[in-house]
Amino acid sequence: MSVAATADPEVAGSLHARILSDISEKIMSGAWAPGHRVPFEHELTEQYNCSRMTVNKALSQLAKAGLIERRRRSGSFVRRPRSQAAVLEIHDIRVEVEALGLAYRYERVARHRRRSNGADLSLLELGQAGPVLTLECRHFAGERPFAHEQRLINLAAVPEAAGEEFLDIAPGPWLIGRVPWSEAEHRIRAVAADSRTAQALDIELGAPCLVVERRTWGAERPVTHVRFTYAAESHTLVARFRPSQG
Amino acid sequence: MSVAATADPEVAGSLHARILSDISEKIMSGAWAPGHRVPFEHELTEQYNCSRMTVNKALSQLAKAGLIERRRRSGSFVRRPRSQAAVLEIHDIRVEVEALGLAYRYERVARHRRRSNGADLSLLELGQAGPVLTLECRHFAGERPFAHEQRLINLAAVPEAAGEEFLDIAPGPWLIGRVPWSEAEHRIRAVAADSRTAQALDIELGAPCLVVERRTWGAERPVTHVRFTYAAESHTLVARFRPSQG
DNA sequence: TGCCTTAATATGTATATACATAATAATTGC
DNA sequence: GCAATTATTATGTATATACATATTAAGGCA
Repeated sequence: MSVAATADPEVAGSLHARILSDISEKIMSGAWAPGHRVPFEHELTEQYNCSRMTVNKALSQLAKAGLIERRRRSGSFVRRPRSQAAVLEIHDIRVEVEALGLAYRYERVARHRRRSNGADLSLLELGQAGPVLTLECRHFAGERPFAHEQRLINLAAVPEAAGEEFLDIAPGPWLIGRVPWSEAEHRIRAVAADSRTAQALDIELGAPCLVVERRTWGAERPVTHVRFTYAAESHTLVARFRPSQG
Repeated sequence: MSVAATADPEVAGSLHARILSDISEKIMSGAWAPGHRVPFEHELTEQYNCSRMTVNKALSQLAKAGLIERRRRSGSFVRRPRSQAAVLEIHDIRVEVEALGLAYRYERVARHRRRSNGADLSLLELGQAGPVLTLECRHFAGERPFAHEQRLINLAAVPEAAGEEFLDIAPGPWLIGRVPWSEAEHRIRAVAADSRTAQALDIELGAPCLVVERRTWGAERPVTHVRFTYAAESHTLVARFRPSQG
């Protein structure tokens, strides 16, 4: 979550929010360099004329956000940032397309229900074989293909998917409606379009493409593996780093 | 920050941490779907046999982490996840190369100090012209070029860079030592290698490459713009989504 | 001067209490 | 039955107090 104070009517002006904001501003502006000792809690209670618990609340939040580190008896110190962690927002493809001011269209290319094989087990990180659904889809921006989707759904985790044709709804939003709080790992790389991809995206064989592979876990088991392929010129991912994130 | 309880000796077993962990587990497992009302604070005080402030502390953290939303008089409700926000960790290239079990080597290709032009103003989002430093570098993994770096440093923000040759130290780690808490925006896409890139990375003209462009801000002004280009087969970015992040 | 013991201190966690406030529910009057 | 008013209630924020505990500083002694 963001620690930076915003014009949020809910917390604007509350004392602990002011303390939190003042201190994070000093850190992020460089006024307090890594290693600098933040004033002791009792010093801050005098400075802000408040209780120790109010100061403690603000400092605890800064610690959780990763800006400071707290050491008993020693005090609180500005941290050196860990590896920069940029937040990459993953949107439903429809949202991405419509943000470009284009009309979105979805097309199911193929759908097969079968038993998982060795490659599937590897993609989904499954321990044992079971029923899976494979889907191949295209997402259009205006008249142009925008993304090629190749997906594997673990039917043990989402049995309902067996009864869904995915003719009119893309699997991504359908799944997020059923497994809303899931974990995911994304792998992002560049590839040269193979013949299948070239045909699906209407680009030249060997053209550069951006590939985002995502594996998703629901309640302790894998739900889906999906590979999105975008033509190089049609997609840029944006990730932002704000140092207040954990 | 992560809300999920870990085997952290610092907080393991503390009551508010247990409450936080229990509730986030129910949400992430799907036991409590979006829209579900979390028990009222007074109900949780009875359930955990503790004070309202302890419960409030845990619920406030869950709210800040984005898992629940709090409404006065109404209660707390499980939220539908916003767009999934995957955390993309950006490491120093040396760390990436060494994680591959390869030897890292850095080479400065070119360095120029000059006044910013129109393209620079655009890249750095500067309002007015000033002195800049341009750098072209290569990063090697073993004997192979791993990344091609083209950088622009705003000397108004980091005047010290004017006195640094960057012969033995890459600009990235040098800058993070001086502007530790900065904000950044990354743009990730696929491109076909142009002649400069092909030569720098020792790949074929037109080969697919992964490009990560990063613009960094220090204290309210831009610090640097950098474009890293990686050969397609040498680099995969990994981003992880854990729903406890804001 | 160095080591051991004791005292002091800053943070960690929790509870009790208080008041504020937004929102919901109940009551009253027409 | 509906609107206005009042009461109730759940969260928001803060303070006071207490005890726990890890770490640092001070003192004594050999």
